[in-house]
Amino acid sequence: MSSKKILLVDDEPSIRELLRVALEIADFECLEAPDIREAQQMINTQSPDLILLDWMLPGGSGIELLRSLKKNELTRAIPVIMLTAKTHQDNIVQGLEVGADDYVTKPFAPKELIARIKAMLRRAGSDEESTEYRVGELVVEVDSRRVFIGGKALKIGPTEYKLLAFFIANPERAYSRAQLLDRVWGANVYVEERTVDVHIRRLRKALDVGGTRYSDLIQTVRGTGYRFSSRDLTGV
Amino acid sequence: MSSKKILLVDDEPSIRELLRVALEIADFECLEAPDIREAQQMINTQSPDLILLDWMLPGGSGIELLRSLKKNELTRAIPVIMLTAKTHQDNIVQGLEVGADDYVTKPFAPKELIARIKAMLRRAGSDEESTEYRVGELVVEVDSRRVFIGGKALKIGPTEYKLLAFFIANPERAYSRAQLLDRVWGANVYVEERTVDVHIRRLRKALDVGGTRYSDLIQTVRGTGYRFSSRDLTGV
DNA sequence: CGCCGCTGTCACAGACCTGTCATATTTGTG
DNA sequence: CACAAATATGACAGGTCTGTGACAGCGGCG
Repeated sequence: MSSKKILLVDDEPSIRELLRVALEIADFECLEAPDIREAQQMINTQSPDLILLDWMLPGGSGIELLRSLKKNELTRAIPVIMLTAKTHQDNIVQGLEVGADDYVTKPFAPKELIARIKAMLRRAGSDEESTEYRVGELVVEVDSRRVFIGGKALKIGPTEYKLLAFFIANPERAYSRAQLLDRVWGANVYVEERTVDVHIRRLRKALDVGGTRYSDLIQTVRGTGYRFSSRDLTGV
Repeated sequence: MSSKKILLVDDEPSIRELLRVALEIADFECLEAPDIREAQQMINTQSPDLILLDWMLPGGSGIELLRSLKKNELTRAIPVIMLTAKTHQDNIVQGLEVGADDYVTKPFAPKELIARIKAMLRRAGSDEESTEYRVGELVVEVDSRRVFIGGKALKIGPTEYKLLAFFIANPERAYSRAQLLDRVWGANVYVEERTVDVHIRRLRKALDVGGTRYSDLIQTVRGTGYRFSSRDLTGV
């Protein structure tokens, strides 16, 4: 699960610090902005997945930012959680009216905030595609996260599944180990390149059930990396 | 679309009158209650599709009714729109926290209210059609909210029932814990993800009565979540 | 008020994965 | 054919993820 980007808009460095730590512990990527101008810029360039917006900001209250976000087609869908003092409940109502998706009153428990962020992201990111790839008897069902050969489900681990799913979606093309690490393992992972070999082997082994030779689909490209190809499925 | 039943809870006869007219023009069926007690009774006997709840009520503020509604399994799903005075915005926050789905401040335009009601119903009423699902001997009866295996009713808790009902209605597909929390527990719930595991276990246990192995329908998808599948029910 | 059924959390144990190494094999070259 | 480089394999120790049993809190109901 790739970590989500949270934009934190607050002018108090200490609060940002606190929140950043909490967010990072919860495995979110954290962007920060002390004022509206920088926030706007961050939003344009980084496209965060969710925004934590303090209500009391110098140089324009958060409501302005919120309003402009909700007015813009591109940014409207980004969930916004307001941070507000308990004593200014009017703001909450105002904020919700302008389009904030949720709010948290200060002081707040980091745990609660994290929970609400997760709940928010849960709702926002629930649109998925329904897909299924097939090569001969080999079927990769993305929805159910399963792989079949001849109707029989394969026993296959998470990494091997991701690897296969990537390959079958991007066939007939050689990928270097570095590219595979990047696209299958994800960015910012520090893993030995040779590890790819090992997972390739595991995937091949998984594809070799009962005489079928679907492991031949995974081809070694010497000096380069690997390739998934269904072209030469002739003389099996 | 058959006309929906709206329950109107307000102690002011004149306001009820006003609203009733507006609602009837919009082709809603209108139930009325002047206080909480009658409202509660109406809810039990008439099962309205939506509730308009005035905040200021004699004999108990609306928040009590709201809280008890949201606590009850049977009534939780009924959307509630609060009616509140502009000057008591604190109530709005409080109300939303307890579980109101929307609010309208007095004075309000009937037209706006109707629009919000429609929006609310649209969101709420998009589920539940089929009355019964079955997989082998396993039968989930949505109407009666019961589960049978081989004609014998299962003892199963509310959460486990909802979980099973969701799964059987959305089979052959892997769901993350977050997605399950969202679709089974509801959007505004902040619960640990691992709690899903515990309820999965309880559901599995409930499905294992007298030698049957229907718990196999609930499959673990390591690194992802869970899946309901009747596909590999071969060697049972 | 006390009993009971449900829930959400924990802590712990066990099952299952992963990333690396060291060691074979294979492939390409001169 | 011998050698060097690149890959395939088998084994492993350390982690991660899931399954479970236990438990305290909350309401509902006699």
